[in-house]
Amino acid sequence: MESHELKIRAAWLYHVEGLTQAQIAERMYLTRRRVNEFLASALEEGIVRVSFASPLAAGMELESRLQGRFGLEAAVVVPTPADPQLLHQALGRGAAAYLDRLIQARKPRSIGVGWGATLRETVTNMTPASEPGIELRSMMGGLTRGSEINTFEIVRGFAQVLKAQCHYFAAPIYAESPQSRDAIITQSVFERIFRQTCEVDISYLSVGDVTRQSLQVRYGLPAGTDIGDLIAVGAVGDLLGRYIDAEGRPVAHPLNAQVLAPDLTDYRRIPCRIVASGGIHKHAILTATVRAGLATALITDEESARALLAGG
Amino acid sequence: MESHELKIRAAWLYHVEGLTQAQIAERMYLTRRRVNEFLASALEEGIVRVSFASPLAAGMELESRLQGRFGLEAAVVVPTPADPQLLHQALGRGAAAYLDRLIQARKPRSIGVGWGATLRETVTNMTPASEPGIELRSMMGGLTRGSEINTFEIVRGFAQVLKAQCHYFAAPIYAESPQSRDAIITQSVFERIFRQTCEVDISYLSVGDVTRQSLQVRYGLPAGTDIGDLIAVGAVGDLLGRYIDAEGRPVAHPLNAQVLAPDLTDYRRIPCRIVASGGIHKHAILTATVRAGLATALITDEESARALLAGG
DNA sequence: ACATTGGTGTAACATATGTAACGTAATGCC
DNA sequence: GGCATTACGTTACATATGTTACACCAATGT
Repeated sequence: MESHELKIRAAWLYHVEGLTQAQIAERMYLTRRRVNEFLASALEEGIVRVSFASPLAAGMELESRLQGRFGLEAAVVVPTPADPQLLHQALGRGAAAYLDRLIQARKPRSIGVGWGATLRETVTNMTPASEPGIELRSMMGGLTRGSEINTFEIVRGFAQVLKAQCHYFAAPIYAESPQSRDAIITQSVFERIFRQTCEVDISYLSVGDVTRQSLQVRYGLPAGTDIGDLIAVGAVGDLLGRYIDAEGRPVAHPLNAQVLAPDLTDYRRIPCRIVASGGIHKHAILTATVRAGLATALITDEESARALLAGG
Repeated sequence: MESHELKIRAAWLYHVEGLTQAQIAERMYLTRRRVNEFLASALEEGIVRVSFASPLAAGMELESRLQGRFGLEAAVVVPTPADPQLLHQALGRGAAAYLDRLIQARKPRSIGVGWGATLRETVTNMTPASEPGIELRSMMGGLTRGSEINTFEIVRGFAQVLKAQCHYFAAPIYAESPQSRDAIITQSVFERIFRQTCEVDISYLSVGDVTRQSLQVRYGLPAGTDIGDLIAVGAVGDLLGRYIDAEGRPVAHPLNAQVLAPDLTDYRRIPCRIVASGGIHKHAILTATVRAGLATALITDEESARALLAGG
C-alpha cells in the first residue's frame, strides 16, 4: 500500500470514525508518529478539507483578511443590507454585539464615544447591563444645531443602557476660531475634561465622509467654512471632527485648529480604538483610517470590506 | 451576538486560522470550556464538514460499513476494474498490501494459505522480505490436474518472496472416498500436517463459487461428483474445499467427508482468518462466509462490497 | 563502493484537548 | 414567588496531540 492510501485511510479513521491517533496506529500497523504526519499532510495537501455550511463564514474570511492586511486587532463584518437606509442599523447591531462582549471581558474603566447614526443604532442594540464602575464619556464636542440627532443623547444613551456614569463633553464640536479654542481648553474645567477624554480605555467612533450625507458636513461646519475648501486641501473625511487626508494626516486648514476634541497624537494613545462605519461613500476615509493605523478594531459591512481589501 | 455566530466564528478560528482553543477563548472573550463545546457542536450539527478530495475515501466508507455490518476486524475494498479479467489482479494487489503490513506488524509464527487465481496474484504483488522465522503452509490439498495453475506453487511462491520456511500439504484436495480420507489422516505424517495446519496464526484463503468459473468446479471435483448435486443440497460455494450453504454450514454431501483440509470447527479457531474474493458470481458464497463469521478480515472489490451491504 | 540524504522508529516531553465535579446564575414552569 | 432545570464559569486532571532529539536504515547520487 503506498503512502497515499495510508494517508487517506488514516485521515478517514481519524475524522470520520473518530479514532485516536494511537488507535489508528495500532489498527494500521503504523507508529503514532507516522499517523500524526499523515494527518497533518492530508490537511496541508487539501486531501482532507474542512468546509463551513454557513454564510456567516464568508464574513469571517473577510474579517480575517482585514486583520491581516491592516494589522487590526479585531474586525467585524456584517452583511451589506439590500436597502442602504438599513446600513446604520446593521452596523449598529454588529458593533453592539462586539461591545457587549468586549465590555464584559475587559471591564474597562472608561469608554469614550463619538456620535452619528451608527453610534445611535449601537446604543439601541446594546444589551442592558449594570456597570456603575464604568465612565461613559463623549470624545468630542457636539453639534449645536440640527434636529435629526441630539449628539449629547448618544453618550447619555450608552450610560443609561449600561447603568454607568455619564460625563458630557459640554461644548460645541468647533470653537469659533483657533484663538477661541485655545482660550476654552485652558479653562480648568475643560482642561480636565480633555485630559480625561484622552485617558479612556476604549474609544468607539465612526468616521465621516465629505459628502452631504455626513451630519458633520450638513450641520457641524462653522459658518464660513466650505467642505469644498477642505476637499481642495486633500480631505477625504473626518475623525473626531478633524479632517484628514488619504494618508491619515490632518489637512492644512484652520478648521482643524478649532476642533474641541483630542488631537490625533493623543487619540492614538488610547489602547482600544474602535471605528464603525460603512458604505461605499466612506471608502476613502475608511481606507485612510485603517492604513494610518487610526483604528485597532474595525466594524464595517461586507461591501466596504471587499472594497478595502481590493485596494492596492 | 447569538451563540450560533459565536460557534461559527470559533470554528473558523480553529479550523482555518489554526488557533488553539485557549487562544480563541481569549480572542472571543469566552471560556475555553465554551469554545470546546462550540467546536464539538459545530461538527456534530454539520456546520463544519470534513470532506475528502480522494476517490479512495469511497472505498474506505465501504470498508467501514462492512466491518460494522459483519463484525469484521478488517475489510479492504479495492476498486472494481472495468475489465473483469483484471479482478484477480486488483484483489491480489489489495491483499498483498494488507499482508505486507500485517506480517510486518504481527510477526506471525505461521501462515496457512489456500490457492486460486487471487492467491497467485497476491504472491506476485507481495513485497520481498526476509522472514526465516515464519512457516508458510498450505491449508489444504491441491489440485491434481489442470494446467491453468499449479496449486502447490502458491505456497512455494509465498515462502520464496518472504524467504520463509515452506511446508507443503502434499496430498490431493479430495480423497477418493470418506474411508480413504479417514485412512490418510490417521497416518502419522498426515496427522502432524493436519495439526500444524490447524494451528497457524493467520490463514489466507479465497472462496469458490459453484459456476464453471471456479477452478475447483472445473478441475477439483472427483470423478462422479456433479456440481449440480451440490447445488441441489444447498451449496452456494466452497471454503477450504468444503461446500457450504447460505448459512455457512457444510452441506450434506459425501464430498464434504472426503476433503483433505481442516474442518470448519478447527478452522474457526485460527485467530486471523483472511478471505479475499470478489465478483458478482461470488456474492452468495461471500455473503455466507461473512454472515457465518468464517472470516475475520475480508478483501473484496467495490461492486461486491456494495452487493454485500445491500443485502438485508 | 562510498558518501549523503531522507525517512522513520523510539522515547520523551510540552502543550492542547476533552471531560468531570462543583457551585452559581439564569431561565422556565407552576 | 418558589422550585426545578439548564447553562456555564472555574478548576483539576486524564488523555491526545504535536514536536524534538537521536539513532538507524534504506534510498539515492557520484
